[in-house]
Amino acid sequence: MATGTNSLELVVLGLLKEQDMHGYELKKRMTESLGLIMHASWGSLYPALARLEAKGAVKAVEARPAIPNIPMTGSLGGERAVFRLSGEGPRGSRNKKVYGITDIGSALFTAMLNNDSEIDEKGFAIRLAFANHMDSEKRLKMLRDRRDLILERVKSSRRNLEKKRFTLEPYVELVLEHFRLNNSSDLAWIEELIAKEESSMQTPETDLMVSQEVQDNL
Amino acid sequence: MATGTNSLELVVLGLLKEQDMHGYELKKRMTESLGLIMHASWGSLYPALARLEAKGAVKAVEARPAIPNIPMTGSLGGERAVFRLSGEGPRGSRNKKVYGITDIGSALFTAMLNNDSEIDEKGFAIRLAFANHMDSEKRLKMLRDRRDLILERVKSSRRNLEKKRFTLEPYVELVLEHFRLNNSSDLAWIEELIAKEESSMQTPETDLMVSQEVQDNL
DNA sequence: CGCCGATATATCAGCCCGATATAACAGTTT
DNA sequence: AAACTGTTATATCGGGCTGATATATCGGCG
Repeated sequence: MATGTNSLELVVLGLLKEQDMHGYELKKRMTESLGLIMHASWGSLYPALARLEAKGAVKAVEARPAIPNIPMTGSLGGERAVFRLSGEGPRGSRNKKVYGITDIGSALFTAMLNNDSEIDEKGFAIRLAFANHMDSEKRLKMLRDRRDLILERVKSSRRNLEKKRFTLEPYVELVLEHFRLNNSSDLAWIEELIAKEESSMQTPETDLMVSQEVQDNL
Repeated sequence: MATGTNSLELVVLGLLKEQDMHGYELKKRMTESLGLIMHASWGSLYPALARLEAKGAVKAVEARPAIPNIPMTGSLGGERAVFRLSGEGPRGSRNKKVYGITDIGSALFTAMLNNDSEIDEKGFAIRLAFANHMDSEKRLKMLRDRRDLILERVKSSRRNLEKKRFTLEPYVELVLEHFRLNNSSDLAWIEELIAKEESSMQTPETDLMVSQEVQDNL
């Protein structure tokens, strides 16, 4: 069960690797920096945090108020604090639950990042976004797998449409054409990344590898 | 509840508008013609059909064996048929449940297609794929809404990154750059579609509308 | 002081995905 | 004819995601 890597958990761990944060901050940070790529809803983020906590991958750490937070209104603050902290982990003044990544979490992050079974568009983009935490061998494999998958998808679509035993609605052709272009663009981009990766991986016995590539292309 | 339009139900209705089909055929047809755009799993398709049936949007019609299916092995076929048809709608020889669209379903299809609350990438692509069933006014509105949404998204992302109070992981920038390019490409495509739509909508009093457009752009 | 918007956490129904189970049938092999 | 392999066909389940909603605190502003 749960064969594939959970993208959201991967992102949470990746962000917590940089610094401790609470849920709200995580979402803000996510949409600010990765907003074009992915988007988390409350209904997915908090359960994800709960899951990670249950696994021991993250844990609630002490409150970290951005500004010292000087209410100092006598005993009132204390009362609230007691009420709020009833039987839970440490929280901040505003009932914040600040999470930190554990060693287990770091290990899980690496494992998820290197898990090949991920295939969909979003999962690929997210893994690539954190690809500096992979070694270049894995990175290359991921890129090639993605390239092969897109190629296969496009070929399969073309095959199906050539032996078209049905009439396509006029606008369908329009949309398909655009998606095909997008795929080509993605493909070119990935090929470029592969090339860069290969050239930056040059080792002493480069000649053998190059000749291998040439042979493959004949 | 269920404010947004269910893309899968929309597609099912759209395909059933062309001809009666059973579930397996629907999925095959979907991946064959729309495979680049969307993808349905068994765990979503059959419940969707059940929902549509419950709403009265589709109903099981008589079996429609592609080839007359001549078992004719005496009473055996009859026995199986009796066993299989226990208390259900009409089915074909191989326990097929062939669905047809009803008047309610046709109305629902139109309503879903013209429902503006849809916003995500996939939903847009699918509605556009069936856009020949919309009148050109609605089509135009959908295209413009989509354009505005992408524009807003890109601007928002740029705004967030300019006041970057955080350090981006190196590969994140790479991915973001590509997504920005994709957005530009999508935008150009949509603008093109809008232009085409506008020019093919020319009516007697065109001059007024054109001058309106010009005014807007000043 | 009260109001409002931003901060902060949580839950729920409904839906989707991936996996799995079950079985009839078709074609080929043995 | 039995045994196999692959395709056709329907269905269900756990776990995860979305969009909506509820609740409450806090900072600032008039």
